[in-house]
Amino acid sequence: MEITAFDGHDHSACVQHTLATAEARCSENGLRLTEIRRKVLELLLIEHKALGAYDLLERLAAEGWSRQPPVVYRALAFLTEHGLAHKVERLNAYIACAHPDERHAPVFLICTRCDRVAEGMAHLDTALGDVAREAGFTVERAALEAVGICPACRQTEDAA
Amino acid sequence: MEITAFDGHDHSACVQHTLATAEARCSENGLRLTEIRRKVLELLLIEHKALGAYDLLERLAAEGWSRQPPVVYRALAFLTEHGLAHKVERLNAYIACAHPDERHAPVFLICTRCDRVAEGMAHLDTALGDVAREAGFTVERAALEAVGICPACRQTEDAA
DNA sequence: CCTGAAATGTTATAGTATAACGACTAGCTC
DNA sequence: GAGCTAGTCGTTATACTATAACATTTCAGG
Repeated sequence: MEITAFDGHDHSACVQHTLATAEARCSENGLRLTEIRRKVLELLLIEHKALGAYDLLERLAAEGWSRQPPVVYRALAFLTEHGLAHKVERLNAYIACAHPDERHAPVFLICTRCDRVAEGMAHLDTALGDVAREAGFTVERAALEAVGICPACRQTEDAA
Repeated sequence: MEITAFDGHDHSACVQHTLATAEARCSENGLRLTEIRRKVLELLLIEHKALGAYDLLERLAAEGWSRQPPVVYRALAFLTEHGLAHKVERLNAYIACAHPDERHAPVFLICTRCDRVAEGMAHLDTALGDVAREAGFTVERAALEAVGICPACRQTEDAA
């Protein structure tokens, strides 16, 4: 698995590629990636970090959309329902899915210094399987959120 | 590990025992389990499920406390900081810690039918270790939240 | 075209959480 | 025990997050 959020990488290509993938996925599955949904996904991809709903709303308003909350919440509902974005519960914020091609339970590494978020994929069957099985619980979806310090911030801190 | 939330068990004894443990822990560590903090913990233990902050506030008000949000949020901050309770991010709700004696990363099994929540402990070093190590990320705290169906609700559903 | 389902625009409101500040209290030191 | 200090509590106000509800428009399929 690649985790690119804390690395430098060719970002504009990464945005374009993911948007293209999302479009392909939607048309395959009869989903409509409407203008605003696409725009919200693009904003999330460009920022490459978790954004609050009202942050997104500001950016949409700056490009001529209405500033009403449902505008952005509906787009986010679509994107999260279809695995194109995730909500980072801990931050009340939303982030483009970094691995939209694969069914996975997201793992978020949330840096408390710079607020950047990296998304990995966990083998939750392993981590969760025993607990859930013992409880007789049927898991539908799961997410793991870890807070800590990303490599860049750690370096800065160690140097100080 | 025991997961009791979905089982019947001797609840009043479980409440008393956990409260006693919490008191011991606090006095060992020079923490002040004040009246309101103790009361909030007791309410969480008695309900044995995740409660919203404003639910708790209602119950406190019913027993004579002020109905101002900071009253309950401050108690919850204390309890969560010291490992006596957790926030279930997915529900914006709070629950007494089921394993206050052991350092652990909580695993919540959240039933979408009955809203009950069971807390287990995961070996997150295993689940998270590879992901975090690969990213160079230093984990401070982590929690896993899984939504699905608890055994009781599953039975009801299968029968139908 | 027509139609039904989905998506959008808009108003209003519900639900969750914290900032800020003054008053009080507990525990410490002298 | 007087005074100091850090922590706690009471209160007001406000910020932040999210959804209900309903009218209108758009779109794909018949």
